[in-house]
Amino acid sequence: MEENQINRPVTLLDVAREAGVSPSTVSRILNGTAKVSQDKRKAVETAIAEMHFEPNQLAQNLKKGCSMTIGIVVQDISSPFFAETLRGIDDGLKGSGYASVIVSGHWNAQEESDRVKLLLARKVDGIILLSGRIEDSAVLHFARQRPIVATGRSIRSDTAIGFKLDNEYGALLAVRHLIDLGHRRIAFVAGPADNADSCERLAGYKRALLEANLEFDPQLVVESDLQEASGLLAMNRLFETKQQFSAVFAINDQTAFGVRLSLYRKGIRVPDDISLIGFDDLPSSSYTTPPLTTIRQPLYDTGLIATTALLGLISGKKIDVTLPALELMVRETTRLFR
Amino acid sequence: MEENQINRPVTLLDVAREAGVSPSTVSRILNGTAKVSQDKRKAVETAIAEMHFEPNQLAQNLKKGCSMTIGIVVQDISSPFFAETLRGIDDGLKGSGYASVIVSGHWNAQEESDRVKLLLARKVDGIILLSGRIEDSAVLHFARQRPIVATGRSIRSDTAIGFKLDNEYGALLAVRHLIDLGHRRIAFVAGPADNADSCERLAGYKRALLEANLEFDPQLVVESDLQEASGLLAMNRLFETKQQFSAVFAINDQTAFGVRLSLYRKGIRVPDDISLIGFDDLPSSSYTTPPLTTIRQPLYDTGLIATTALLGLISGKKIDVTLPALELMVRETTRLFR
DNA sequence: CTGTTAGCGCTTTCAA
DNA sequence: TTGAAAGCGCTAACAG
Repeated sequence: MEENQINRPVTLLDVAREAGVSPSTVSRILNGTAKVSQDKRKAVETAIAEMHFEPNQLAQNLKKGCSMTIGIVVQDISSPFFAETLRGIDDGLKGSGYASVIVSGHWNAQEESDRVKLLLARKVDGIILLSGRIEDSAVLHFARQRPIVATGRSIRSDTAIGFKLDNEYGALLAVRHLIDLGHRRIAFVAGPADNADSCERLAGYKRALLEANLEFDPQLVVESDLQEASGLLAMNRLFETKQQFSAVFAINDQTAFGVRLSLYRKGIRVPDDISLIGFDDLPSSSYTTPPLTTIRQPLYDTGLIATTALLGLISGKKIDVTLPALELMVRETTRLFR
Repeated sequence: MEENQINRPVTLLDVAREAGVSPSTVSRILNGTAKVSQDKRKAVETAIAEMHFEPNQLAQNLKKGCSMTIGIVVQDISSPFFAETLRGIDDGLKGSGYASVIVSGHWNAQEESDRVKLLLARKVDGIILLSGRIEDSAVLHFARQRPIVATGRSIRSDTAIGFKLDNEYGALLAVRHLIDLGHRRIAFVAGPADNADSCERLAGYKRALLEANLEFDPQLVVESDLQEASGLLAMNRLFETKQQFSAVFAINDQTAFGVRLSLYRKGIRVPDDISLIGFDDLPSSSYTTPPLTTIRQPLYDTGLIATTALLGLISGKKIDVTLPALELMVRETTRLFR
């Protein structure tokens, strides 16, 4: 009965002809750009409905010079860490008319930079860069073409906003909590040495130790790659060194899950024998056994706020961003020493 | 020093002028459409490099009538279930020149349909529909505008491919495993009654019971909404009914995590007191304590295969899809009864 | 091998 | 209030 779409798509010109008006009139009605008389309006609206006309966004975009699309660069599309932030972005975009194209940098500076260029070539109207390894200067450079909001960096220009959480403070909170519980020998499962977050959290770990007049023992620090598997392996390595410790601070929740499994495999109870604390507060961290004590990062809010900021930047507003603070979530993997 | 981009973007025409050739020549070099003499090629390439020219994709798209973009409809952008599939899609798209815009239907037929229309208006070249609630007929209808590959449905037309996993068989595998271990009273934490996957898995559960001459007891079936929280609640409700059972089959892994926590809270050991099996095999399921026995769904492969199929459809090929089969992953949450 | 010439479908002056 | 006309930046016949 309908379905002219199956052939040549209906264009604005078709509608104009059908309604007996000029293309400009149809356009005006579509965009509410100018007043149009009642009868013409009616005729056009009828034609649009009958012909199932949908304006071709590609053409609109070319003409208007914007694509109503923003680019998102994540590092790992399947990571729960980014997933929460993406949800925030998704909500932030709701009702804005913008769609998002998500690309993945895979924690590789070169790939990341290529992806950004790709987004730029697609004429996205703005970019959200979640973490990543490219230099701040490169971000600033790209931002001269399109506004960029970045997480995990402190940059600022007319067209770029970066914000980062206070990793050192978060780590301080975590380790302080352990110390308050009476732990003295606290292991730290760190991230890669070249990871900025990891370095800052290590600094927080050290600061907490210092505060409590505890000595920093590099033997208690092992490295992981932020994934479960490597958390498990790191923990195993630590055990091989025969170090004594009563608590573990893991660089992030996923690593903590790996640590947890390593402990389980060895028959070590959590928190009875060893206390464990993570960092991030992933949605699943409330459902581990036992539920994980951790430092809550406002993942969702980060996405939401980044989006608001970017939309602001795009419309040329002056933007201020403030993020909710990091927060200690005491659950059930930590307890008093002894 | 450079940065003419900051002003008006460089166009193909600028390059042509700079290189002293016609725009078509530049276009030909860009697209490799025809042979171009060495000297002109060199001149153009130099100009492109010097001027930092990037072709405007919007214009290319309008001209070519395709957007080099595919649309992905997920139901929940932050769900680990979709995340794995998205990773498969991402890999499937690698090197194809296509980018993807991801939208979320939130398990709501209306919203889903709106999102599809939005993608269509954006002239995506194809759509991947992951699960969802819109009618098959609606999918087929949309597929007349653009090719669609859908998961969780059995549809097929010239421009639409749907494939679904054998949920009943998967559930059969799960429950048979439990029965083989000697369990006789097996609880089933189902999904919403209107969820097709859930109904099919219930059928598999019943079939396994029947095979073993075990009676189906509706009292042993409780409902959840596929999330951790509701798995926990469902389990709590089941305990209130004082039913006896030695094993639980959860509709999916996330629900199983909730069940696991409920059990932990009650001091019930897994698998010593009660065996637990899930469905999906999320990446995190290998890292729960103990690691979850479950039915492995080829999540990543689903994404990869769907993408290959869609790309095939777009290029007008005849496509056949075969998915890896469901598989029982015996880990550590199930053991012999008693 | 290369340039000229029309557009892709829409928006937006500019005049009327 | 409305229409004619001129593009947005690129590609693809069609000649030459």
